[in-house]
Amino acid sequence: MADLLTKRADDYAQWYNDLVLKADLAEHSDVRGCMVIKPHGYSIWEKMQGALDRMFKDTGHVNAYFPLFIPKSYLAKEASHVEGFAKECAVVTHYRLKSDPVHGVVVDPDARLEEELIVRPTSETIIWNTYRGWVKSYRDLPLLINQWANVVRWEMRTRLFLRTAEFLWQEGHTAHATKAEAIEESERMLDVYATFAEEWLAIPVIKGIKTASERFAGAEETYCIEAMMQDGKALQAGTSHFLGQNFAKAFDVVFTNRENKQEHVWASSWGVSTRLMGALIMTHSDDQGLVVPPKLAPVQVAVVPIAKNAEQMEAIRVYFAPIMADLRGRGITVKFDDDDQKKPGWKFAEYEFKGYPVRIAIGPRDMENGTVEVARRDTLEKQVMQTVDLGEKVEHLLTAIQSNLYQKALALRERYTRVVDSYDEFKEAIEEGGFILAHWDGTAATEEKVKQDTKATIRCIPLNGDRSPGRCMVTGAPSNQRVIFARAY
RNA sequence: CGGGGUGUAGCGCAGCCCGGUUAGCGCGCGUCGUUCGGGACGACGAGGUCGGAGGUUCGAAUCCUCUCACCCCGACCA
Repeated sequence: MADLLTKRADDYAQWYNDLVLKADLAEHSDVRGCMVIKPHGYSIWEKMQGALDRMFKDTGHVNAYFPLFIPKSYLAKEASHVEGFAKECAVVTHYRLKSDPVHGVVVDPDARLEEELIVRPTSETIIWNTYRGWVKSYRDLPLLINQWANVVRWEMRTRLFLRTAEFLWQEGHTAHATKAEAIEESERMLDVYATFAEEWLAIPVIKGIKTASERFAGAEETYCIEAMMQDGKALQAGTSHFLGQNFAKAFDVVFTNRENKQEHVWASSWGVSTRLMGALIMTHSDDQGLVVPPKLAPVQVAVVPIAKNAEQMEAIRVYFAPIMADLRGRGITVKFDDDDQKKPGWKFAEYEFKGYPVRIAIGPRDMENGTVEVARRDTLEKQVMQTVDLGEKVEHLLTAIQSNLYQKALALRERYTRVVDSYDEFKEAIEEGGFILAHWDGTAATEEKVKQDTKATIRCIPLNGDRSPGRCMVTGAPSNQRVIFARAY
């Protein structure tokens, strides 16, 4: 059993691809680079959305929705922004088809758009163009808006969840009266992401600032949370940007301040995407299949009755009914799998593969003994438990699994984080993967040289890192603090 | 956009080099029966434009030309 899946040690990338497909999370569509997110995968995404949305609301944000299409001219209004996205935009040029005897339908050449439309790669431009009409006075600020949407970036090479041409995300776009407030907002949302990653995804993250070369096109400062996958590679799990007045200036968004003076507003934007699904999968899953933290599991407890016939099935249902009610009363999601077409062994393997956090098996022996068999997905341990107080025990078990997954991920990150001081040492260390803390002279040239030499990039300048100064490992020039180098997704 | 690879049943593959008549195998699927505490077994059965278009040939999954799609590795990117 379980040779359905490539082993992580044999081929990590292949393991990931196999897992996404075989655990029914997503599949490739007929459209190149675009995926179909299947119910099991989408259900996890919905849980993420739910938790994040509550956190956004709790920090004063509201949701809205802006158009999928952006007039081409808008994109051009902010110079570095257009430069950042121009190479990967899908463009709508026509608005009509006509039937054709040979090809079925063809684009109607008479239906060319006056101004071509860009399928949004991100929505700053259309949103700031709209905000112009909404902001007149400091009394209209701050504007704290989020949208859940799809965006399109025409990527050369795609991977399910990690990089697809179309993906789902949320993008927050806020407007503020002062620079300090906008920066505070960027930092607040970075904290929200970090909390979400650690408490829900059970992924430890490092909060940091991107270097100029990794910065969002159009931002003054880009903040990020960086996570480490099981193969030691880094994955950016969320970003938050302080946009300064760049978009306000480009779209002429001004307000009257308390001194009755006209001023451009200050902005932030922040987002996380379905890429988090990739992060979740690569952080916790194993050679037996998917592992999902209880807080995000579509169903937390799978109950497998072991029955020879319909009467036994019914007896088990009755036996388990009060426990089921207790579990549900505690807010635990439970599936009682009474499908008589599948054997128990098949179900065990299936629930394991799909990452159900807890599985409870009940057979005739259990009914005699007043027990059930409880298996936890994270450690694959099984134990027989008395049904007395089972609801409470399962509740604790789910909490324990959530916390164990986080601790395991944290332990892995710590094991693969190293401090180096010389470039030779660095080159050796980077081959083994993981995060490398090293001094950097702050120049793009050095960063680029390291990238050319080793394929590693600066993932971030950590916000909470060791601030002791030193000398750049490459040039020997003075450095304020160590930064994180890694190979990244 | 460069390099490599793959397209044959829902999925995974064999057959192709060396052309030959009803195109196979495993899994899955359907019916029936026996099973049911870690992916059960038997019997019977359904399911195919061999990616597409041209060509060579008496005859093409197989040979030739063109083409499309996808996957993997690089460059680019969340």
